[in-house]
Amino acid sequence: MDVRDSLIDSVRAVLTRLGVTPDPGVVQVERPSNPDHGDWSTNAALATAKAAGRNPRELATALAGALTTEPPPHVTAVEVAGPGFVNFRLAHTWLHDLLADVVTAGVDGWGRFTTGHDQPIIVEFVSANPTGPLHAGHGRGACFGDSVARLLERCGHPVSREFYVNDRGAQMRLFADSLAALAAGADAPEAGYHGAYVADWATEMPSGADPVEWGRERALADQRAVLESLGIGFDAWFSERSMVESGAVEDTLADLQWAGATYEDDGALWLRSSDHGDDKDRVLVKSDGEYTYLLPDVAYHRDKFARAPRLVNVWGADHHGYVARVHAAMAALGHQPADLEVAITQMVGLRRAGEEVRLSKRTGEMIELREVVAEVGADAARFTYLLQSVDSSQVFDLDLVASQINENPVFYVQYAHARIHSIVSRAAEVGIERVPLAAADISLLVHHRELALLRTLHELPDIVRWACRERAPHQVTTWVRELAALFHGFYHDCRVIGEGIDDALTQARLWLVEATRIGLAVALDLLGVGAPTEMWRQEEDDR
RNA sequence: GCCCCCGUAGCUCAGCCCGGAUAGAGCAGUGGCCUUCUAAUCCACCGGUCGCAGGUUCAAAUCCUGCCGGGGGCACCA
Repeated sequence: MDVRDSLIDSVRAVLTRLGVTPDPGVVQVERPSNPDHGDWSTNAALATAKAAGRNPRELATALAGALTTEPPPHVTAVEVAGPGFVNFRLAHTWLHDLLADVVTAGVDGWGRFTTGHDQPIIVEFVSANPTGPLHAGHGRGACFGDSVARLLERCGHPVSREFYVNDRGAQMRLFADSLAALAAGADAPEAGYHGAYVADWATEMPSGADPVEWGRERALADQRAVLESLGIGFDAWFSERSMVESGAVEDTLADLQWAGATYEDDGALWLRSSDHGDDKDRVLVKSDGEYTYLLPDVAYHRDKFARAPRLVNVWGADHHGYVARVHAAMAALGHQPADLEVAITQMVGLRRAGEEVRLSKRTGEMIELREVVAEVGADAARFTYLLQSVDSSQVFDLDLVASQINENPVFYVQYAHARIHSIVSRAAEVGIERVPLAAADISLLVHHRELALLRTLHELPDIVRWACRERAPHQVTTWVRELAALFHGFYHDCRVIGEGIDDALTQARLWLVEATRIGLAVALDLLGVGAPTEMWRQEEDDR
């Protein structure tokens, strides 16, 4: 049993005996940030005193007294502090037990949960129009969506990653017209696409090709390639056009009409989205008979709900206003809007040579995602996109992220992993073989660096669960930076192999290093970032 | 005008779910550590009215209200 749970159980049992019955969840046991406050601490007395009509400090004293008489596992001392905290001091054995748990679970099992209960989830992300390359802004949604999917998988959900392809309608037509015009030596239409890539692609297009078909494939191939370079793949590229062809769009419309959720006005067909929380009603079929973007998208969500009970969409901040109408449409179709979760990623700005780079489709002045990956590398790109909460807008500094200097956190973390491999290689070189865990004396690990590593490794399962629930991969990034920092400190102060290092200590440390490797590997995998076994700094140019 | 996100150290950001005991990290700045498993490392110092004002509470960066900044959105575009 996890230490925290055993402490909570003990505290609850004692409180009950003292005549205080705590509500479920009110007894919290946490690791204080200040080591003076013990290894673990509970605010149980503070949290329950009021309801029980007792003085917190007095209740805490009674609690501590009882826990001292019958200490929970590993506990060596119980103290009352401050307004009524009860602090526990534990023998290092709790951390030594933890090490065994980590290495037994391994990369596959440590921080893995079955809490998802095999409930399928469809994560839709990127879903850019097939009218051009992905730009730097798409990178954030792509890395975020994929990492959220990885977190969900680790928590026991079967996940389908999906990309909605908006391959028909006005934008698609404009794109095809632009390609055709340029291929014919003319100018792209005023309202068409003017990026440099359009001209390039137009020269590639074989004469006689259908610009819609060819353009769609060209754009998709381009998008797919850059996503693959980031290690991001999709289970489905869901075509809007296919739903028109299959009749799914018409079926959806019929369902909405059947539900009484539509009406005609000004020659258009409207959705009564304001009945379900939207600001106003929205057009489904324009007066010219053409569908709006909304209707096929509703059809797509209807299809997704037929395949999974829970949906996660990752949308850019510029689509925020669209959330209410899709939720309304789902409600009209009889679904729980809350089962369609929309994660909004705030904007990404680029900086290069210290200058802010504007991302503008208008002027065609945009930095493609491909350029970002080429300049900084896939690992650095992913790590950087996942460095902070997607609730905050981000400035992506290309020069900084491309640099192999210590300001760049991705190398710092990867280097920790590489160093571990280097220790393992060293052990092999000098003929040291790691003995089985049961044969190693883990109790030799008492250095504060060693203990700090173990304490932090203990947090990973909580981090994974929390990051998954909150759809917040940056929590993993924050945690892994911390673990890497602790490892570098350990590496500096605690030699694993060498003169004067006792064989038994070497063995214990080899196991600690293995546990750390597991933590780094799990976290980096959740982020989709590689865990290199060696890294060599590029030599500076001469002169 | 309405809706959403953000406002924490010089800079970039964690922490806010679920209120607690001196508010954390990286970078920048200053000063230290390499004959030993890769110094892309490590250590110390410096640095903060947690946007502002109220409220709730024994206790507020954290919860509530209002305001002020910054960003995004409010189409028969997508």
